[in-house]
This record gives sequence, structure tokens and C-alpha cells, in this order.
Amino acid sequence: MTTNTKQQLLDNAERLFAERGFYGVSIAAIADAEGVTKQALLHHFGSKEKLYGEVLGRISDRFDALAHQSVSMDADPLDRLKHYLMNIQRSRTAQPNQTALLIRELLDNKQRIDSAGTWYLRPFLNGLTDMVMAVPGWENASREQALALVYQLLGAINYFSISGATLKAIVGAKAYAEMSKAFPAQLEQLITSGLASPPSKQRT
Amino acid sequence: MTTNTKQQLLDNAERLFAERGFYGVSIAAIADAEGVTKQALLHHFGSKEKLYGEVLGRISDRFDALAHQSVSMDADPLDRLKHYLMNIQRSRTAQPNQTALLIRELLDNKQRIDSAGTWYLRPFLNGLTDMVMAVPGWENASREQALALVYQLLGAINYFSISGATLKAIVGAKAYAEMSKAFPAQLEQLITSGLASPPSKQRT
DNA sequence: CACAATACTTACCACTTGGTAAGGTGTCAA
DNA sequence: TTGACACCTTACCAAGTGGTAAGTATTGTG
Repeated sequence: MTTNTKQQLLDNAERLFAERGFYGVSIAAIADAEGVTKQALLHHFGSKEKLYGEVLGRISDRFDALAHQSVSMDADPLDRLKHYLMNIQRSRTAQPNQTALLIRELLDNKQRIDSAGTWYLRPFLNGLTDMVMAVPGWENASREQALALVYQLLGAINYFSISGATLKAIVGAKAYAEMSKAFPAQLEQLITSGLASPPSKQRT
Repeated sequence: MTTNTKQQLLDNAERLFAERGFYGVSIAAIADAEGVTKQALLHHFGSKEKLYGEVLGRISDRFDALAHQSVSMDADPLDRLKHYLMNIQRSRTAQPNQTALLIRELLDNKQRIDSAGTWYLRPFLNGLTDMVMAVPGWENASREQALALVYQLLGAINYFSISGATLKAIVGAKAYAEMSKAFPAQLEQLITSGLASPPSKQRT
């Protein structure tokens, strides 16, 4: 396979960018991790920016695939949304680097995003919001309210992920393992709670 | 005031570190923002690492102050916890930089934290966990389960914060303003939902 | 075989990085 | 007046940064 090196460079870049951030990693370090020279990397990607872009593109594609996979699994809107969110949770567990990188992108893009106006996670968020608004009881909620719920749920998922190492250091490996094991069930409960109480036009 | 420059350097450092991360900011850039030379900054702090430490220390102190302030406000455990969490939410709104910096620290510390074993947010998390376990219905929950809930709630708060700029770009300024306005109420509902359903020994 | 594209290499460059060395200036106490 | 100290300055440095230029070895492909 000719493009083997390129893929492995992308793997290394994803890991290192996730661990240390865009500015914290030099292209030489990424190339070293693969055992090639810095210029071999530049040959494949042209520049550090473009390499970073390709890393983000791969992640975006993975999310898209996950979305398409989940969309035709359940007919019931509520079950479908739950299934999708739990899929995201599973993917997060399997690929912690990608979650960390997305959070970093959220943080770093604060200034750029205003001028860019577009972002690759937009379809992902739109899809999730649509699924929330398809749930019985949420038809009359505003789009903003649905999106707010989406953010709360994603926040719970992602925050647990990025805090993993810290959490483990604080509570100990054993307790952390227990938390990780219990997390999916708790998340499911959180999803159920959140969806069970649509905003406005309804009182607790 | 003699230490005026030092405090203003810390202010600039906090903002810049939050915006661009530790590696993304040079000490020269921080000094420039204040209008002094790079060596004036080094005179005050010795090294970039120590400056970063002082910035984190200031933030930690602010959290401590917030904790002490909230602890003796409400007698009822549930109200007290709600009050505290909503206080955190307000502080997050008032000081977005500090939230972003904490998230960055969570991400960056992944390797260091394992050897360090200690962290300045530990008392903060322990305090919150204690408050959760004081809520009626949670006395019999395990400490890990309570901490998991804490993380879910903090996740919802912080994720909304760091995603602010991106969210605004995606949904528009007007919709974002509406979401921001509605967020505290939704958060309160989330807290209520989370606390209303203790894990195990109880079924929905 | 010729030839072109791919996948690299070494050599080099201008610039930036965090940090040191040494000195200047003001204030204030002995 | 002297000296110590806080608070800065200019000058400098070795190491590292992203990126360019030019060449080489290998691999198809006509």
C-alpha cells in the first residue's frame, strides 16, 4: 500500500494534536513518531495547517458514518435518539483522542469561527436537533431549546471523556473504572430525564 | 501601587492562555499586550511555567471563595447544592476565560497528572460530591455515583460555555442570545432531574 | 528502454522561542 | 552619601519553528 505512511502520519497527528494541541506539536515531532523526516510529512500534506485540516476531516467523516448508521435503526423517534446518543458515547470511549481534539477545536476556533461562518460539525448538530424535535412532546419546542438540550447531553458525554485522566488521578484507578462502567447507564437516565420534560407549554 | 503591572500581566496572561493555550502564547505576546518588554515579565515571574502556575492559582482561589460563600447560605442540602451550582454557572458567565483555561488544563494535564497525583480542583470536586451525598435519597449512593452526577452537571455547564462562539456562529447571534437567556432555567431543571433520581435501590 | 510520477532525503533558511547577562534608574532606609 | 532593592532596559543566545530548494531512489507505465 503506497499511502500507508500517510494514514499512519494522520494517526500520529490525531493523537499528538489531541494530547498537546495544535501549537504544542511540531510537524517534526509528528514525523519522528512515524520514523520519517519532517519533509516527508510536508511532502504528503503541504503544510501543518493542511495536515490539521485532514485530521479534522477524518473525524468529521467518522461522525457522519455514525449518524447514517444510527438513523435507520429505530423507527420510534425517542428510541432512535437514545440509540444515536449512546452510539456517540461508545465511539467516544473507543476513540478518546478524537473527543479531546474536538474540544480543543471548540476552544481554539473562538476567534476564527466568527469570520468563517461555517463549521464541519454543523450538520451533526442540526441532525441531533432534528431528532430531538421529532420526539413526542418536543414538536412545539423552539429549535433553540432543542439545541440547548443537545448541548447539555453532549456536554455530559464529552466532559466525562476529557476529564478521564484527572478523574482517575483524583479518585483512584479502581473507583474510576467503576465510574466508567456505570456511566452509560447514568447517561441513559440523563437522556431520559432531559427528554421527558420538554420546555414551556408544560409544567413539572 | 507597585505590583500593578504584575496583576495586569496576570490578567493578560489569563486571557491569552485561555484563548490560545499554553503553547499558543509566547511570553513576548503577553508582555506586549501590557506594553512592557518580555524581560520585565520574566523579572516578575521567573519563567513561563511559573507565570502559568500563578494564573491557575488565582483561578483556584476564586473557586474557593465561591465555595465558602455558598456553603452557609442555605440550610437545606438540596437548596444549597442548587444554589452552589447556579453560582458556578453565574461565575462561568462572568468569567468565560477562566472556564476555557480550566478545560485546557484538563486536556493538557493528561500526562502530568498521573505522576503529580494531586490537583488543585480536588477540594472543589470533593466538596460538590459531599453536597450531592447530603441530599435526601443520595445517602446510600456510592461516592463514585455522586461524583459521576457532579461531572455530568459540570459538563453541561462548561460545555455550553466553551462552545459559545461556535454556537453563535452556527445558530446566529439572536438565537444564541435566546439560548443564553434560557440556559439557567434549563440547567436548574437538569439539576432537579438529576438529583430526583438517585441510582440503585430505587427504580424509575 | 525512456519517462514520469511517487516518496522520500539532505541542506538550508528566516524567524520565533524561552531564557541569560549585564546594566540603568528610581525609591527608600541606615 | 552609600547601599540595597524593585523594576525595568538593551543586547544576546542556543534551540526550535514552519517552510523551500534541490536532489535521489523506487516504482509503475508507455
